Amino acid sequence: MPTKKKKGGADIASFKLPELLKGFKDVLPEDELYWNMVFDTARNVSEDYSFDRIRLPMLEKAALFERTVGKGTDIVEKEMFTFVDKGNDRVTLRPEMTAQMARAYIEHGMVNMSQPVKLWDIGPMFRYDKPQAGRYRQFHQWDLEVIGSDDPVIDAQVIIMLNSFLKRLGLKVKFKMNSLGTRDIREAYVLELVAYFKQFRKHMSDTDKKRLTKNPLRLLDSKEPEMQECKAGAPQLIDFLDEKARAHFMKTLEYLDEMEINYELDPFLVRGLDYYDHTVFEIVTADDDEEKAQNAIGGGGRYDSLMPLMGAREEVKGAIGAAIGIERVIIAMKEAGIEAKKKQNPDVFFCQLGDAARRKGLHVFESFRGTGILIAEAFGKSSLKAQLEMANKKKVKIALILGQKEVLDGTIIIRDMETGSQEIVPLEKVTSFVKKALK
RNA sequence: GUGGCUAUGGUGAAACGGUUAUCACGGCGGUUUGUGGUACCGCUAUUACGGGUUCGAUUCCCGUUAGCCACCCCA
Repeated sequence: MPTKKKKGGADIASFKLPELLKGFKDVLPEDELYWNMVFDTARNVSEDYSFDRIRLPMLEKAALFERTVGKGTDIVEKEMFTFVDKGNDRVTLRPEMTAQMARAYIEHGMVNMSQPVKLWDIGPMFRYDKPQAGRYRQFHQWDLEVIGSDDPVIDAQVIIMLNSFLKRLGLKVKFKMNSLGTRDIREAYVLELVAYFKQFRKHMSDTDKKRLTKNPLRLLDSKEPEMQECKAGAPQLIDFLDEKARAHFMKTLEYLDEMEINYELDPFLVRGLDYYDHTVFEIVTADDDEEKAQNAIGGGGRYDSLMPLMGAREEVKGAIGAAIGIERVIIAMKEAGIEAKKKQNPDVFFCQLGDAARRKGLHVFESFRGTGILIAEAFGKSSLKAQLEMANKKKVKIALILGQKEVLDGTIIIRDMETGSQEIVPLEKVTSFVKKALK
């Protein structure tokens, strides 16, 4: 913790400098260009595919996530920011958006809208994790949900859409695909899986042993070196799919082939939230051969059985959703050497000398509003030298100089910053003269 | 929650255990107060915190805290 001792302060021996909460980040102005670009692209893509914006709150009843994400999951078990508010409600800062989307759909009777309902939102999520590269306690997601259809073409469309988004940002990505079937299928499969893995029990790490009893599916995800061999011989969920589930998955993949989406099957892909059925996927950057730690920049899947579980009417056929991690997208962009569009440079810099000029100058500065000319200033500085220095640093084409003399004469100096030549023009016509000079 | 590494100014770095902790960049101010890009000058750090070893600690040791990285999990 950075501490500073106050110079010569007899009373205060030391005091703590203010600092960020662990795992939280300020997005500094230097990164704003990236954030803008990603947010703008997310909005544009959402609109291109006729998704409607919904703005969800950051706080919900804790039970919403506990029920949907799953009691046994890490997210619920140890990563939620849950607390009791003044009204004695247990509330949670959202760790993800899907549950909220489903809640909003049901609560606002969206079953009465034309189906499927396509919604999007973007904003901060909270997970009480140990911070690490690309992982923060507050992070941002762009979230898409399509509720009210179980057609595999929807699965494909969501993926096509994500692909389009990432392509627009200049990223090359790969989709890892798998199908988790239905709840019944998974139950049957897990029995086999546990039976298979039990023979390797002695060689397993403690975490893997825990997984064997608690969440056997996650064993497939294990990165322990000894597990890789065992995994290779493990029964695969794909082989347990019934005809319907298999057809759904195959159809989805067909559409992806049709659109030449870069994907690969990953029979070991299982996701850390309980509500998924059928199609699940994760997005990784394509040129990464090595499995890096936090390489997933997004993911999602279908959650048909969640809707009735939450109380949706039977006619709600199914739903699928996806989320992209904004921070990870930006990290990937930087790694790929993609530069964000530069902010527009100001064309003009306004300099003032003396109090009268400063007062008049406030008006002059305002007169540029709506002209389309970007003008910068440094009213806080008084020496002309310092102001021109700044004008130079900002790389403006022309500087305006208003001094005592000019105020009295009703004129202003237009200085060409490249050639150094100056022109004295009437103050009332300054904007039109500047417009001319910029041509 | 488990493990590894690191901690010097706004930033990046330097300093065999021995003077007022060095350099660069940035920032602010100045070079007789009305003219930029160059130059010069000044200011910009009780070396994360606490303790120990020592005549002497930025340097060695311990603890705390924080950061980074990996596991777990995920975005």
